[in-house]
Amino acid sequence: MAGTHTLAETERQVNERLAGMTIDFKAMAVASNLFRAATAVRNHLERTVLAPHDLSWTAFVVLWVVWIWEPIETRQIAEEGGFSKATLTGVLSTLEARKLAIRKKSKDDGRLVLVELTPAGRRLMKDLFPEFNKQEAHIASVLSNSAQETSAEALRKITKHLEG
Amino acid sequence: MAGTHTLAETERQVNERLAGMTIDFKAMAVASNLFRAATAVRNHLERTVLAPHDLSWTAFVVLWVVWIWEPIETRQIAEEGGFSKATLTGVLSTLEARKLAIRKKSKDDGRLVLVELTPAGRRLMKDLFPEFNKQEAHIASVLSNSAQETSAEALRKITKHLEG
DNA sequence: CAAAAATCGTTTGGACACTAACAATCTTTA
DNA sequence: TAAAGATTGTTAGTGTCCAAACGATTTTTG
Repeated sequence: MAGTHTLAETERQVNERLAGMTIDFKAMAVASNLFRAATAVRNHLERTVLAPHDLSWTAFVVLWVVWIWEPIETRQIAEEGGFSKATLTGVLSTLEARKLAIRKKSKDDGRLVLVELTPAGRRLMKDLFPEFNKQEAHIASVLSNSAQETSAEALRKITKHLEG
Repeated sequence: MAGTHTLAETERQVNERLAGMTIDFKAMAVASNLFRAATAVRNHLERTVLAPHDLSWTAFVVLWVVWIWEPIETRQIAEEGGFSKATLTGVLSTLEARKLAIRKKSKDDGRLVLVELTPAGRRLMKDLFPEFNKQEAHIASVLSNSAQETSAEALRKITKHLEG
């Protein structure tokens, strides 16, 4: 929502449409700014860091999770990354075709598939993640150090509240 | 990213992978919590408010923008809603088929299309938006009143910084 | 005033991600 | 220990969204 109207304009207009009804504008601002910021940040990271390496957002998340926790079971990747098993299957096949990751059957449990990065995948992440984090730092730099902590904590609270 | 690992565990593990490199964990926490919160909030609103009315997220945003600003040009809807013109075309056709919105050709400029809600569309939004805002309030209620303002402002800063 | 450029909404083709159904494998139950 | 149930990753089918190309219209330019 990269709107052209200011929040104040929107508020006035909303009030006109909802004459008499009570609206929590503070909560509305939290939600609306949350979505705008998330979209803007994701677009920025995709454009500056991921696109040059021809990686989709989800592909990067998979690489990241595997890089940190390898060898890791596919179901754990999906949970950690926040997407479905079905989505993971496709992304993983792509990464395997690009020789950045490999599947291995578990010896203990024939249903499970373990995933590791290839040496090339590890090299990529060792370059890519510092770049990624550099942009994260650039983004967060508009906030003071303590504001960064406060914001992260507030967002964490919201997530925890909704996910139990 | 609804991970099963704590942030501290991830930090330790990341440090192992990046021995010697400097990582801004504070910025990383801001970004990561931002995405988790946005996803969680959107999922919650879709499930509790939108799904019962068989509306997609984008369809709701379109209804909302048109409701506030009607009559409004399609290009403005797309910009205000933060999605492409192509996406809007499809969603708008769906909404028109459901008789919630209508397209009208501009008299001043033959290229432009103006959009309005039907009476049924307005009735729907008058019910739907208070429901939606009620859930927004529920979500924001984990934060104090001043924390809501602080968070909204921090998120707004981030967006503005990235979008210029 | 005509031709070139710009801008509009739509169409097309493709990427991505989800749910539901499935076969393979392991665990529980009786 | 054999049958029923649960769990795994994959496949099939669907919906959503976007960038690029396109016809239609308006604006600008020479």
